[in-house]
This record gives sequence, C-alpha cells and structure tokens, in this order.
Amino acid sequence: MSSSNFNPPDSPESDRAEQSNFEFPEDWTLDGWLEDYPETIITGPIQFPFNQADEVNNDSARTSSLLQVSENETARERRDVRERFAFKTKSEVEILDDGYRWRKYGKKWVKNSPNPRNYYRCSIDGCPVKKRVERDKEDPSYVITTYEGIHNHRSVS
DNA sequence: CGCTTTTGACCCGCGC
DNA sequence: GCGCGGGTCAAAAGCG
Repeated sequence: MSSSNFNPPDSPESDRAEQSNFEFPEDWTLDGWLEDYPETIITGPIQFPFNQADEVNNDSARTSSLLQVSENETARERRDVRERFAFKTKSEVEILDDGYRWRKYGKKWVKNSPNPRNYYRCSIDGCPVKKRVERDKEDPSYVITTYEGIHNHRSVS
C-alpha cells in the first residue's frame, strides 16, 4: 500500500492501524468536486461507514436513497440512483475506512498532477464497485475519492 | 496459504 | 493511421 507516499516517513505499519480507526472528521467540507463528474454532488453529511444511501440530489434537494440492498431491493430500480459520485475531504491518509474492503488494481500518474491516482475494486467477489483515490493537486491536504457502482452485498462481513 | 500490492504492459477511445 | 491519456490486466512479490 502506498498510502505512505504522502505521510511522514515514520512508520508505514502504524499507518494501517490509523486507517482502521480513522474517524471521519466532524468539520469536513464538501467544497470541491471532481471535474470529471460535475453531476455527482453530495451535500452530505455522509458518515462512514455509509451505504451510499445518505446521498442528496443536489438540484432537486431530494434524497436519493441510493443503495438499500440490505433492507429492500427497490433502490436498485430507481431512476435517480447515482452510481458514481465523488467528494474530497481533508485527510492525511488516503484510504478511509468506509466499511468495505478494497483491492488495489492500478495506479496511474495522471497528467497535470504531481500525484498518482489509485484504482481500487471491491474485494467481494462479484461486486462491481470501484473507487479511485487521488490527492487534490491544488491542495494536497485534500483527498478526492470517487465511488462508482453499487454494492451487491452488505458491508464487510 | 490465501489473500493482498506492485508495476509495466496492454487496451481502447478519441483527436489530429 | 497514430499517438496520447487514462483505465485495466496479470504475473510476481509481499505479508499476516
């Protein structure tokens, strides 16, 4: 795991421990979005672990319960399901504990950014969800996380 | 042992 | 076509 890329080079092992105990900051702000997906907007608050269900549709301000596989299957059939959304938050670690297990499958140095972009896939076999994580090139203290897809299972077992 | 990460190669769409 | 940027594969190595 290369989460130590942007961390002080003290101990990469203890980074892991921090990750699992990471608490989403109270004062996190949603003040920027991935240009790639201007339609994907969260007005929060979102609390980890979340189930992609706390999302708010920005223009209509109505809640679009994105994924409720655990309770019912109706969310899957909804038209306003957002299968992709991004947010950025201030964090020292890039891998926030969002309640799922991820397997890294790629890393890319994107142009116009000094920071790499990491690609993750949900570890659950058959689950199509992917996410990518990169540092904000303008403010490296922020981490931009983009989720894509809908989990076909509950959170980590 | 069964997972993970690492990393270059591969692939694909698009603009020229 | 071709090259470029970005997304993914997969083989090997790493780790608990």
